[in-house]
Amino acid sequence: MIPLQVATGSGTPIYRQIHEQVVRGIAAGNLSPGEQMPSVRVLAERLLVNPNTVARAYSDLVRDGVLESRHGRGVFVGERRQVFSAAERSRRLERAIETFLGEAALLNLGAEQVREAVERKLKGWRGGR
Amino acid sequence: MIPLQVATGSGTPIYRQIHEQVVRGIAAGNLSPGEQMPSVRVLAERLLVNPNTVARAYSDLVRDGVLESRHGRGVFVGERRQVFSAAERSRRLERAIETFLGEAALLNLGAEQVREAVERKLKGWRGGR
Amino acid sequence: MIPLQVATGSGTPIYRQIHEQVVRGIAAGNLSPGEQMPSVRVLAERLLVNPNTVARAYSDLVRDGVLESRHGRGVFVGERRQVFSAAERSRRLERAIETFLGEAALLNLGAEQVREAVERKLKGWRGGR
Amino acid sequence: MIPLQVATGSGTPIYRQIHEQVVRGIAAGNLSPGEQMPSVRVLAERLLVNPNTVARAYSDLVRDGVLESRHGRGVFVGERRQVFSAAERSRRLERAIETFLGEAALLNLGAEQVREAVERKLKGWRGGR
DNA sequence: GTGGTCTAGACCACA
DNA sequence: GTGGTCTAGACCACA
Repeated sequence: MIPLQVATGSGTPIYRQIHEQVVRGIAAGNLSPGEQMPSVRVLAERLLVNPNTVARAYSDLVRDGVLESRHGRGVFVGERRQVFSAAERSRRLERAIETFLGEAALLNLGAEQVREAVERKLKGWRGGR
Repeated sequence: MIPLQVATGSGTPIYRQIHEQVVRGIAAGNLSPGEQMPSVRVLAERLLVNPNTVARAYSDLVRDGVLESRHGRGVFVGERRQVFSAAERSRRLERAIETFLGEAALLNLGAEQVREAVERKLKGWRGGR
Repeated sequence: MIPLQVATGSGTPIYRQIHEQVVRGIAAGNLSPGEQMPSVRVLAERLLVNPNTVARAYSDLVRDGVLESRHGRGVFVGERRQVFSAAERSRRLERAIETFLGEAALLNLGAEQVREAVERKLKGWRGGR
Repeated sequence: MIPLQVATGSGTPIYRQIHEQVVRGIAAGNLSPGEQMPSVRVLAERLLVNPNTVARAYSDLVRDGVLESRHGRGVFVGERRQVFSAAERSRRLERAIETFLGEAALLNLGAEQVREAVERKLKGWRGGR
């Protein structure tokens, strides 16, 4: 079980906020493989968003190998699985770091401050879902 | 003067690429406070992009206090100053790290791999202006 | 340029028909890397389907590394790229073959007939886009 | 009598797994023409699935001429006969191959790899009934 | 003009 | 009841 929440008008699309939170929920150990997710309709009601938006997030998560959908039964947390090739992973990682460091530069941070901030967040981090 | 360039199809919107490069140009000393920026039209031609796109970047930079617009005269590099409040800075940093680590989790990366990748990128990185 | 067409009520969702035809169009050499795709609205009109449906197909193709979207400019055929891990590829291939052979069994075909039919289709096949 | 089993979460709908296994059971001689099938309720209990699901599979099998329903008596294995017309068979085969090769193209596989994979699966394959 | 997101609402497929 | 697809239509982001 995971306390999902969504901020409308935050710039990040709602369906991606859901996506991100599910991934992080798993990384943090709040969601375990095999666990059932709230149904599309239930989550939509809870978050006060349109069911289509939740369905979109779920369907993306299924494509990314994070969730599994069993028609008529529900959506479940999947087993860990390596979906992307090494090349694709490094490509996406590069892009993510660049975006991150771009923001850090904008915030006027130095390398040492970036290190510290990352280190702080990495404590308790269970990546490699 | 700064040799701006733009990569179409890089995923990052062009107006934000311009934004970032101006910020970094100032940090690197290639652009000095008080210096005049090329006009929207000139820069658009040089970069082979739509003038609207340059205008958007400039207007964001003015809003962020990085550039200053003097009516009828042109756009100039502003005096260095801290743009964001401390609270705002830490809020944005948090969000940036979380987005970044979310992608890392999706890619099944462990903490050590994240550290290494960040470290690699930080070498030679010119942080905040 | 590729003569896409869509059969409503064929059992296969429209957005996946589009997806499949684009992939095959590339495999067949009718679509080349860098080439611009018809815009979402134009294709929707041509196929007499809702723009959302085309957008869904395009967005899936982008996620699969087949197309690239440049905001405000259009959608383009991407460079070949290995998106999925070896494990994921064999997983998906297994599933695809099983589905295929299941249908063949239903049609009362023997192994030799399957071989012949596949062989016939493989002539002129430029897989490995 | 046939040892049916069902894999939830395999992607293939349960009612079609049942459908396929009955067809294969007849092909393999584990089910003989005239033989009585377990009732919907009994089979549903044995497979731990919803009775609706079994009913759906049976009704499709009856429609395809594989099973015969005798009111008040039960469901029986039909006499072997060719269900699909030649045209229908070749149409369905075409579509099945195209779907299969479409996935192979997406996975960047060449003709040789496709051949090998099909060959591997064909070993020990029991084709049409 | 081009793509992206979201909603409301209908209808289907599956269990 | 659960997920999946599609439409109509609005509005935003980007060039």
